[in-house]
Amino acid sequence: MEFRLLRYFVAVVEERHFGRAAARLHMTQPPLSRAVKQLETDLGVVLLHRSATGVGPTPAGNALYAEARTLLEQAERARARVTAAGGAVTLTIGTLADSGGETGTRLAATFRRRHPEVSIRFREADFTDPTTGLRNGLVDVALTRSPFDDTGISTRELRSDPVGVVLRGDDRLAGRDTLCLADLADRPWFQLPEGTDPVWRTYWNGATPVGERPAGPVVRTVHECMQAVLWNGTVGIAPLVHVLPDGLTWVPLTDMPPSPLVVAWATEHGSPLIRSFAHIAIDAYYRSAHESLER
Amino acid sequence: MEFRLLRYFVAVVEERHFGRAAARLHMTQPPLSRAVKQLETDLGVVLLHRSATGVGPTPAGNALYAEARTLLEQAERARARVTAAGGAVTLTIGTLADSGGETGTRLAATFRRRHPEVSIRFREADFTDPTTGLRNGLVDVALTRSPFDDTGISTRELRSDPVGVVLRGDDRLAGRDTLCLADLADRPWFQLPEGTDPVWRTYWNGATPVGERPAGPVVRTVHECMQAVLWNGTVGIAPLVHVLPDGLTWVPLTDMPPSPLVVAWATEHGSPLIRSFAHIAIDAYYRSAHESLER
DNA sequence: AAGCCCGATACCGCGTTGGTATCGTTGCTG
DNA sequence: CAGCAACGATACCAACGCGGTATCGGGCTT
Repeated sequence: MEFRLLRYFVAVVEERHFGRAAARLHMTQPPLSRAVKQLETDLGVVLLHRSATGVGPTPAGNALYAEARTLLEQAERARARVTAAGGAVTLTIGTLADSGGETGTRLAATFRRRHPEVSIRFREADFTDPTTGLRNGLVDVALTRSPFDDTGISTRELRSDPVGVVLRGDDRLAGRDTLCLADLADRPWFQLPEGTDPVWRTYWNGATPVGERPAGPVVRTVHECMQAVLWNGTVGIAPLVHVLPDGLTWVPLTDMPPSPLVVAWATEHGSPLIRSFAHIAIDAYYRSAHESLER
Repeated sequence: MEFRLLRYFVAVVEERHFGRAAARLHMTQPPLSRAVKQLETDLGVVLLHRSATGVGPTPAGNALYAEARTLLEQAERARARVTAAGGAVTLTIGTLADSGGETGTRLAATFRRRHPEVSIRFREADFTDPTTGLRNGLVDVALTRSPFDDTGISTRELRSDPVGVVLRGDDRLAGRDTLCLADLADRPWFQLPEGTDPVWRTYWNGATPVGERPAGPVVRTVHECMQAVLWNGTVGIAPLVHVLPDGLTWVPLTDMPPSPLVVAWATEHGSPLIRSFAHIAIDAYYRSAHESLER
């Protein structure tokens, strides 16, 4: 029973779908199937019941899910305590699903040049937590999206991305330059579960077409949303997408407010290193805006 | 940060010696060195300060040691809860260092033939806990040695092993057929730390030659004791040793009471499976005694 | 009945793990 | 002080495990 397998299992349970879980873990589905089976044989217990529509946890699977969550979190805290005890200087950057993951690595590179002694770690958070762990100290600085409940959190806007939908190339709407929410009223849609940040939730659930509840199944994460696009031919809402698999197109939505990418940190924990990272981030976008002006 | 590395690190810290830790982990020293270094680079912290005489934890190492201990124990409990929730039938056999480990596998083989649906796990306990985890439920049935405080624990004696010392072949005492404790009065000796089962502790510390405190460094575990033999040319006390590396001999001690190998279980948890294992164990020794009579 | 989506399986290349052999360094000892 | 012995580190190697691609079998859907 290794942490790797626990991480995998948690992802599968949360996504209720091997393929989506694999996407979330940045891997493919077959090794994930094998890993879960390995965990099952190791424990001598069936953890998931598989069906053609997806997977669900057995009672033992539910038990392991709870245990694994606490174990993984405790491990993360343990790591933080140990590195602190060792006087190691670490900056943990939280990203939202993979929104900002690409920019995160880019900013981290320049940060590393400026502070070679600091080791950098990434933590990719669920789409249900826009703070990516700022509030409970799992993350020092976050690259996330507004708006969310920012009491006690300082944010600086880096850029503002238009929100659009991802469509298969053969979709009847794929040729359009722009779309509005009403065009998509009959499609499966994604909706955040209860208990998430209310500001955040109303913003994204406000994306539900024509004020109605989603017509299709409720989709919970951006990963899932992306995968819904990839495999169901249905739509997903997403900010500007950088790399898009073949056969997919991205079409902006005219009636969704743009989604700002921000750098955020817990105000009371604002250390020089965090300030430095924030400045690097802002400078990068200031300069890029500047350069784009010069061009 | 995987459980494997945490287990390794804990062993090294407890043994304060890479070689002994490797022996305890049933592996060799170089991969262990590498694994610890891997953990250090992963955390970005120096965990141990190395010297020619051994190793010791840094502050960060101490922090990680505490964290790792709790994480590993929680993982063990989590496993137990999950398998219980899944209705899996598991028998966990505790062994004492590797006393009875070899007999344990032998008995487990026949047990598995009789109960194919039961999955068997081993847990090798520190020499400081003669119950190998019976009291806190980590183990269902133990192969251990008497005497220890057996309130609430049922035991059945399997066989009684003479206690002797392991010597290098070139030791001046290696040729002797028997030895007594006085012959070894000036050697490093092993002694159990405070806090261990008092009955158990007085038994083994009673092995201290001529009633004196040990002349040499205090050695804490059987592994360490065995390794002291292997690498220091000093003596270790040990029950009958089955496989002995080349160049070593085992000489019985005349003035140590024999050490009984017993099968033990928590009386209140005595399930049919545990009884079955105990019977298999007793039968095996009854038959082997019987066969040896016939020969 | 056909098509599709999902998880399972087969197979493969590569990285990691654990092994053996050996080295450099450091205390100890005669 | 020189020799030695013990410790951890390093070099190198074989084998296994992990993640990848390609494909299959089996339920739902239409």
